[in-house]
Amino acid sequence: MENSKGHTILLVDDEPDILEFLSYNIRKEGYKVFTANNGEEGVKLTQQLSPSLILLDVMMPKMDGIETCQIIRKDLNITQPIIAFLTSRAEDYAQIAGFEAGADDYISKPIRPRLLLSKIESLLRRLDKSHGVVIDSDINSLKIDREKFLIEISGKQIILPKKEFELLELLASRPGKVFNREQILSIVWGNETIVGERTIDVHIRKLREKLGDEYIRTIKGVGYTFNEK
Amino acid sequence: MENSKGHTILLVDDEPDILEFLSYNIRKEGYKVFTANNGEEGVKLTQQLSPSLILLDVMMPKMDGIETCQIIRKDLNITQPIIAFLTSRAEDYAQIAGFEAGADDYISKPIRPRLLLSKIESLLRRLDKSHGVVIDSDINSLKIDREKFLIEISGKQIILPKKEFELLELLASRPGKVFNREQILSIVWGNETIVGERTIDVHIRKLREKLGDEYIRTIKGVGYTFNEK
DNA sequence: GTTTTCCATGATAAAATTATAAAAAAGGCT
DNA sequence: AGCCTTTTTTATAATTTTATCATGGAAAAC
Repeated sequence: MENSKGHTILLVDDEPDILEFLSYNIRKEGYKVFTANNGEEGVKLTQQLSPSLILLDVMMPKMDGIETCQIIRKDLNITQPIIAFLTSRAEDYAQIAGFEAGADDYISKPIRPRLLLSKIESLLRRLDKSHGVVIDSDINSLKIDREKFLIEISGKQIILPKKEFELLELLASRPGKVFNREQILSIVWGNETIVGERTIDVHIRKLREKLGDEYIRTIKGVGYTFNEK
Repeated sequence: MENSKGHTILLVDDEPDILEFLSYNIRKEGYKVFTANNGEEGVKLTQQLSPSLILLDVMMPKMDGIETCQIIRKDLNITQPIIAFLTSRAEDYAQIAGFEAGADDYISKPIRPRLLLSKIESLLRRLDKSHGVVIDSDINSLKIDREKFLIEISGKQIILPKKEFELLELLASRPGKVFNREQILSIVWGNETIVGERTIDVHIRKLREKLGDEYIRTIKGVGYTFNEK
């Protein structure tokens, strides 16, 4: 298994000097580094490389970082890579817009190599940890592999659509804990999106159809829970 | 001034801008707000302030939110404050680990002030209702698990409907204290709702059916109490 | 000892909540 | 464009929870 340093990092900035400075420092730590001079190139490379992390300059001519981020997240619907913005203090107004576009973090200029690297490590640590959920018990065994978007239930492998997968993953992450609808909505759907009252039910039903009824239990008036035993 | 707004809230985020944005909005509502720039500081302030609520950014350099949460909950064994994570949608892989670390809820970015405040209120309301009750004595042992919405009575686990659960939780929160009908109504049912005279009796009866008669005692003309021993 | 008040109980009605099916809408893919 | 999949909405059924009511009995007041 690749270690934490085996990740691919994509840098997008219109300043060649900054690109060089960053790539030198990051590459030194053992990461695979690729660079793009503008947003378009950044998008293209993202599709080709599927990097673990994208460092994106906010201020760029033509297509700025926020647009680029939006295209990657919303248009291409690529959620795997972590996207962090490079921004100078004066640009902090961009932060709110940035998060809405799907940014994970901000790194403000001037950039200190030490701090940058520790941020990169912390951002990537999450990725490494998140290889899946495994639940084992007497009656049911469930493996959730979020890299392959695949679950294995007592030997059978099932591919679930995104929403169903995320919903199951959430519930199974804490068997026994009751998640109420509000929590489910804000975590699986996000605070931005507004969906109707019965949407969760339908996804629960589809999960039950595919997994069997014994996994997810309804606590009426409260929420849903993944059965412990 | 000791209304529901008298609570202390601790914000932990490495981005000064976000800290300012959040603290401004929360402070405006009358809460006491403190801030920390990193996990270590967050832990330290938690020990000193014992805040009611901690809003913790997931992504932070060096020590991230999940580690911070873990230290507070597992190492220091501090269970009082409610811990909610601030996270962006794209970080959903982190959310799984978060609940295991002892998080109570997630608030996903982008954060809209209105929604944030209503979430804060609902989280604090939970605190007032006690986070979990354990009663141990010679005759009876009772565990009330709010997270799992489940009670355990001398080994047996029982799932109670919402109202019954809340009624039991109230009575058991202060064994020996006699709650009169007015108090019970205003806490379990809320001041707005008006229900008939005999409603409480019926719920008490159902609880006694499920738990046994020895737990809840009637004080005629006054109210009900949870038996101490 | 009788009256009065208050609560317990079971049956029943009402309300709230969720399940289900089917269709529409929104994306994806070739 | 056309076809397939996923997601959301809508409408209705089923279920569970909650509230009400009527009755009888026990305790308290007289």
